[in-house]
Amino acid sequence: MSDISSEDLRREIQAVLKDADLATISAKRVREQVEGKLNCSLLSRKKEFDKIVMEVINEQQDEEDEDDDEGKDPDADPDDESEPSEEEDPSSSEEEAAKKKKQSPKKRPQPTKHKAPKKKRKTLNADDSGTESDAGSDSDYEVVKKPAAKKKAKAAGGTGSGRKSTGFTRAYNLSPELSALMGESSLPRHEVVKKVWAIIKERDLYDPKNKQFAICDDELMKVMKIRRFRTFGMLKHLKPHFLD
DNA sequence: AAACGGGGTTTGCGCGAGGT
DNA sequence: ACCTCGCGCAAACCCCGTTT
Repeated sequence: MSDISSEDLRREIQAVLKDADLATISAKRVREQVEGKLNCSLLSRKKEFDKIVMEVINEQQDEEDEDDDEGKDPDADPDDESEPSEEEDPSSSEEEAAKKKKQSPKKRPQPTKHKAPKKKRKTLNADDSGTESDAGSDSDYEVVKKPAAKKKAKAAGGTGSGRKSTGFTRAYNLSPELSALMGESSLPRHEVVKKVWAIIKERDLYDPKNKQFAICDDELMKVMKIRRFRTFGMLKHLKPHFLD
């Protein structure tokens, strides 16, 4: 069917999204527009298409966010949404480290370092399989497989008799700011998230332009240190308040 | 219209693979 | 054969978009 390359698709999508209102546009509409332009059906490549759309949107939103925060927030959140992996070690040339790593990966006791790569891997994987699609349906299959497995496990949930509870549910001591907000001095992470969600709802702190974002009131601002944040990623901002 | 899945973030554990 | 490293998956939160 469509002999259009992913790159061409991306280009078209970028063109469409460039003029579109991200708050109202949907992947479906984008697809329809691109289909109109290219005069062919992209239904069979829907997944791939959606993925590219999401990527392009994310790119654009990231740019917007950066502008936004820079503009509004003088002490703008250093890491913000844009770059999770800017943790470069300034002291050691990365090249060298990489080389060493390749040669003798063992003797480098820097456990904290894999955090970023780890995450990156994860996202890359998803992107990977989606964008690549070179291997054909095979890789596609894998992509589907993973979430499915995840869901399956999720559904099976606690039934797993031998399932250990990991660090997810353990209670953390909270920083003074956060404990003031929560009314508790120690809570598990998910409880904190739950309460923050409750606060957002209760005080109606949703960003009217995009409900995936919340705008902090003064109290919340003390904790989040940022005026507007993406609610899905709130843990990133809460992290410093978990003192262990 | 209702239901479902994806999305992002966190830390810790377990397993597999590779090197010595 | 043992040790170390790296990667993937686990639970929890809820909104939004897509599909049926």
